[in-house]
Amino acid sequence: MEMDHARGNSMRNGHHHGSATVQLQSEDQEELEELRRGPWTVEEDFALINYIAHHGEGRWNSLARCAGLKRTGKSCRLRWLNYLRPDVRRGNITLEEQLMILELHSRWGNRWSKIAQHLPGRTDNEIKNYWRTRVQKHAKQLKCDVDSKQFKDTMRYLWMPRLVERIQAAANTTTGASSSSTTTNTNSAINNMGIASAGQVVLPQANANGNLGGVQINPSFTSENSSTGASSDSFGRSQLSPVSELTDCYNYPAVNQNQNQDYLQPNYQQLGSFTESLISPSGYFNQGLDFQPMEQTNPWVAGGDASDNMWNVEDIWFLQQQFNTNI
DNA sequence: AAGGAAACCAACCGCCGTTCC
DNA sequence: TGGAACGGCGGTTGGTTTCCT
Repeated sequence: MEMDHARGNSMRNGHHHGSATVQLQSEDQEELEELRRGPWTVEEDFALINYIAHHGEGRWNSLARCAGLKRTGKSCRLRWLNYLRPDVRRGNITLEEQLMILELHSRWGNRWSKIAQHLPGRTDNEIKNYWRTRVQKHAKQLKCDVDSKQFKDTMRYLWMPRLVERIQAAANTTTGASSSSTTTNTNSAINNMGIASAGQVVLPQANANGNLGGVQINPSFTSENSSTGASSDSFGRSQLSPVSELTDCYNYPAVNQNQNQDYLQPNYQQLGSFTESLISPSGYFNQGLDFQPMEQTNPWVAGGDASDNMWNVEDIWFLQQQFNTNI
């Protein structure tokens, strides 16, 4: 556990620490304060949870001191917000959440915190990591910049409609052919977002307030929506899932208890302007691009791991041709 | 089976706006 | 009122895990 995790400027500036603690001189040099760095221990987690449970959140620097944590206030805040608070949601990003992220990112760019506000239980850090590892990976595969118009168009007119198809397929698979409430709600929401199926665009059904119905979807039908239980952290020690075990076994005050309801029902109201932007772009992908034949053998729709199979070989080849001719 | 590459993600950083004293 | 402290944000790092050859 006592590993060197000094990074960033400390590393760049040549500072090196042989352990997870760092010696900092106080302003008046009367005492040296040891500050821990690196991964949090279970004991530290409990100390932080325990303190906040009794005293609430406050000024993080003083909180860290009062809780007996040899951590910076920033570190405590980050740990709490990203992992320990009871309403943080763990587990894979669901298809609906992926769709939400893509849409909101297309609207706001790297405003991770703002995007996270629309994904209850998800942290900006998690969304940021998702974007970097999943989305940027595909831009890399296509040999184009993630900020390029081509890639953005690809997301909007290929990736996102396919996500919708998979959402619908998953809903249908889970619920059977019957028109269960989940299926109905999902399709309604998707239609209200302006996506009928891959490659198709439907008109929005905005209400008088300009919202698109505000239909809520229960994403829990996807197999990916699994909450992680006990697992190993990246340093080999057994790690308690901050939510499923660590926080569950702790007797929290009533605060936040009812928020679990929220993140089971992402609200797509905010996607009101999604539809108009789905109107055909400059025509990159309308040139004889017929989704249907592809879908028949596309595991992306058939139910594999959506997050890693956004494109099949044909897609990538086709898109690369498009990029080469448009660059 | 082993080694390398890629992916994942927790935790750090600096910057900057806000709040406090 | 101005400097210090704090909080929030986006960017980055690097250790571990998983995948691929």
